[in-house]
Amino acid sequence: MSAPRVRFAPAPTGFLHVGSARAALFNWMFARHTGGTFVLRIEDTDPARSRDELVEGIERTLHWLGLDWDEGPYRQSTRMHLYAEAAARLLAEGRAYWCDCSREAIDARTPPGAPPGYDGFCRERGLERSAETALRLHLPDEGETVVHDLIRGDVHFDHATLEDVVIQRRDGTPTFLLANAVDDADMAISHVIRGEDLLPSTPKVLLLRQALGNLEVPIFAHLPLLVDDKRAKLSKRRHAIAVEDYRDQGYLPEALRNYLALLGWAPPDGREIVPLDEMVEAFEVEAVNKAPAFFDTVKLAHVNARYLRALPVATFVRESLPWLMQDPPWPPERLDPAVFEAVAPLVQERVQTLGEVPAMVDFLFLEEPCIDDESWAKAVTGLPEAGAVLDDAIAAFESCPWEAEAIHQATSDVAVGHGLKLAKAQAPIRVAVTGRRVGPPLFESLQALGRAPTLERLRAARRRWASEQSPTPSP
RNA sequence: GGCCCCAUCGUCUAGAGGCCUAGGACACCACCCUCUCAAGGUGGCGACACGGGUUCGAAUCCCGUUGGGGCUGCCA
Repeated sequence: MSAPRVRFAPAPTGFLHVGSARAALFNWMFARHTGGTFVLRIEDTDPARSRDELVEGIERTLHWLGLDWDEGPYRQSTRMHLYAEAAARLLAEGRAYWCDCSREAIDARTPPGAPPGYDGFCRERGLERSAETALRLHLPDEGETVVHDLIRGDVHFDHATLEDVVIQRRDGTPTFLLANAVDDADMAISHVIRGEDLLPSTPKVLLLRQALGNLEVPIFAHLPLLVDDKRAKLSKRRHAIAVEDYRDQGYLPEALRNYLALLGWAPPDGREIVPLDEMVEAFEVEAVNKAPAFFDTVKLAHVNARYLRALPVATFVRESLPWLMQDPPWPPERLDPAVFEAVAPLVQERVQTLGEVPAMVDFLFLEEPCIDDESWAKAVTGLPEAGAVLDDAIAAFESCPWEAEAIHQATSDVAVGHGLKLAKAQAPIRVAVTGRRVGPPLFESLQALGRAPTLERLRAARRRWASEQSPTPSP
């Protein structure tokens, strides 16, 4: 048997749906695993979707995900003559006919309670082509078509339940069924791997191919759908479903790719974080699950965090920089890459996405820390010794060596002096300097910030504390 | 309504008749570690939808029920 040929055939919509991305990934893994050919085909028969930038967007996003293709992108918009020729042949051979029924007319003919759908009204009317007619394929009324599916087994469709479908619109453009059937045959696609939502249309494509005289029948693999928390197909309305959305939130392509591979399939040995080449080696379409999978962003975030932590620090720094430079909450010129580098290893194991990086280090670049009210109340107002702790810290920090270990020691001494645990004593200092109760390790943070800014912030906090202690004088 | 698909912890899954007192991961809870938060470690909670078969034996095979989903466009 010759090497498999598979294709990813998206319609350009301006973004890449995560479900499509997964279909692309599975096709790609299948091709790479089998030594087959991965074809990219853009289904842009609809003129409104045939814009160059939309196609380029798909290419860019696939590349971002690390998926490359061996052929294409073919664009259906440049192959319209093939579909027109096929339609003409079907018409000439009496396998298709013109129909001028509107949706309303079809519905009006449907008796109450009867299943809706086209009834073959125009089959024998002998209509000519006009501005009012679309071309329908005459499907058989008897018999059945069997779809051979590597994931679902053989699926049988009774021809009596199939309606004659439109294959060419009034304006002469082909519907996806026609373009799809023609191209898969023309491009010698051997395995069609796509979403399960396309399963019901499969017998029609097969019948169409047969009418066109294609004797080859591709093998199918219908992937389980990606669903939301309510088990419904992911919709654009309610979810972030564009691959680009995740990219913009600071997800790593290898993490998203790895997570996507986990939906409907499981790498061997129960491992979940698996390098691409090992995925490719282990991938088998037959092993793909049948049940729909919930696209769980919580787990995606975990996978991303794992990849983030595994990055060499220098790479993490490089990847973080764009997030630190774009719309920062601090004056842009205050960003000091060297300062960020100093704390980067500490930040790296505390974020799940690159998008979280700025908030974790904002205190280093802000003129003044943005003090969180709740943190202040808990760590400063709520600690009777807060004022004294700040005083002692100021005194100690003025002279101690400006190095994390020494700052740590000095702070421990302050804590001991007040009979406090270090955890308690460091809290007001942390809030005074960083504005929050949580963040990267304090002493390394102070070292990176520098002695002068640290003292300044501590004194400011001390003043605020004092003003809150004395009752505000009434006018 | 019709056609089609699906059904293991909350979620993603392992499981292809005895290895299952059903394994792992995420999430959650507790403890340990600890300057906060993470990370890490340990432990815990937690599932074979239901009913019939087949079989010495069923999460695994068959049938039915129930539940969920998809399709039913001159979108793809």
